[in-house]
Formats: sequence, structure tokens, C-alpha cells
Amino acid sequence: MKTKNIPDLSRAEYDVLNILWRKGRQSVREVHDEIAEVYPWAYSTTKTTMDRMAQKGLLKRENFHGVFLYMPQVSKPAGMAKWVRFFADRVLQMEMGTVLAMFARSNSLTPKELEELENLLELEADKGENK
Amino acid sequence: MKTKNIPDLSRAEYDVLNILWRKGRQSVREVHDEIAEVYPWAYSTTKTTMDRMAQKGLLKRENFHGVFLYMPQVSKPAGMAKWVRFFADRVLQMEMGTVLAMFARSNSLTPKELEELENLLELEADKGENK
DNA sequence: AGCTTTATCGTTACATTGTAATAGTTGATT
DNA sequence: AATCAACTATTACAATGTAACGATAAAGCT
Repeated sequence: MKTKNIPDLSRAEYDVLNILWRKGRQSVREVHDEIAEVYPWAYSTTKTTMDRMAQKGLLKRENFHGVFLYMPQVSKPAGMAKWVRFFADRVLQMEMGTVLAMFARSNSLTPKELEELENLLELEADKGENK
Repeated sequence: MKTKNIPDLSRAEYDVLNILWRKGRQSVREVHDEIAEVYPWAYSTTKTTMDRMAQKGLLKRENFHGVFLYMPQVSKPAGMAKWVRFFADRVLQMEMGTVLAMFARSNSLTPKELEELENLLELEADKGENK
């Protein structure tokens, strides 16, 4: 699982990955059924999105007894990083540290993931000074 | 300032509005110079984005002694709502209330704005059950 | 007052993403 | 064998991200 190099995920891509991070490998159908609870997408929309993600290397696709299963090729912290920065800087307008502290209190990340996220955000801060 | 009906802002649109909420009316040049600190956009990119926003009614454009000034037509709480929900539900994976409490502690919203945001998020929760 | 530079403006363009319909395959059902 | 369902692959179109370019107008030079 590539963990460095923060990918710039679109909102839809993030949502797909978010499901796969929890469920591991899934078929388009499985992902779709879950996404459909949140967005009014057609099945083909989910499929197109996931296929494009596979092309870009965000997902790996493999034929498993007839159906294709897709699994994430981006770690959860790496996938979250850009979004977390966006929120901290431009929505919440809070210090990164404050936001990271919130993650520590939520159960959405393991301690190890949290640490990875912290590292990624620090690294990125160096080369850019996000205002 | 229309305040109901939560607009579904793209990330770029949100960023433009975010500047205008702070600065009030601004020219493309002024917005661009600030956005360029965060994104490596060309001037024309900022311009296109802002013109499209004006067309959609997200901004109002008026000629002021030769230059065009743009001003927001969406309140800050309304503009933030979708993003806050996304972040709470699918990034932080926390209760909305917990996240709103953070805003109360940040200085990014006035108490009045915070109240408006709360109302908007409640309303939206009714008609949708966002998972 | 002409001419050059500089900053806007309006127009046009192209790639990516959001969103989806539709047609082709293939195993299961009657 | 004909039909149905579930997948897959192909194709499409609108919105957004991103930007170049040519037309103008304002500002500064000579």
C-alpha cells in the first residue's frame, strides 16, 4: 500500500475509497449499494468512477471467480491528507494541530493511522506554506 | 443575501467565496492574487471560475469605474454547510454536534453565523438521513 | 499627440470529473 | 431454447478545472 505522495482525490473518489478502506475488497455492486445510500447515483456512475480510479492506480482490480473486485491502493491517511488540510485551513480555519486532536478523539483512525496522517501533513507543510 | 437553499459548491467555488466573505467585494485580480498563494492557478483560471459563478448567481458582478467587482450572493454558513456535512460524516466520522462545537471554539464564525449553520444542517438532516 | 506597455475583458479550448444510458456476455431460471 | 439477471464494456454529454489568446483600454513614454 503506497503511503507517500498524497493523491489529490476528488470528492467522489474519496467516497469510494472510504468504503473500501472499511470493507477491504469489494465489487462495484457492493460499493454502489453503499454509496447509493448517500448519493443518488446510477450503478453505471459508480462503475465508471471505479474503473477510472483503477486506471489511475488508485484502486487495484482483479478478477475473482468471474466478478471484479477492487481494492484500495492508497492508504487511508494518505487519502485523507488533502481533505484534512483543506478543511483545517479553509473551512474550519483552525490550526492543524487542533484538528488532528479531534481525530485522536474520534474512532475513525487507529493510532498508527493517525501518526501516519500527522507525518504526511507535516511533510507537506514544509514544501508549500499553505497560507 | 440568500441564505436558505444550500448550494453545492465545488472546491474552487468555495475557495473563491471564502475570500469574498472575508474581503467583501473584490476584483478578479485581487481574488486571484490571494488564491495564487494556495493554488498555482493562472489569472485566466480565476477569471473563468468567477465569471461562471456570476452566471450561476453565486456572485454578483458590477462595473465599478471601469473594473468589475464581484461580491458573494451566498452567505458563509450556507456556503459551508455541504462541506461541513461531508467532513463530519465521511472524513472525521463524528457526530455533527461535536463538529459544530468546534466551530464555537474557533473564531471563523460569528455566533449569528454559527446559529445559521446549525439551522441549515438540521434542516438538511430531516430530508435525507445522510447515512 | 502618437506609441508602447500593461492590465482587463471576452472568447474559445481542451482535459478531467460527474453522471448516466445502452448494448454485449454469460450464468441461472423456466 | 428462450428469458432473466447481473456483469462488463463502450459511449456520451454536462459541469468543472485549467488556461491560452486576441481585443481593448488605461497608463506611461518620447
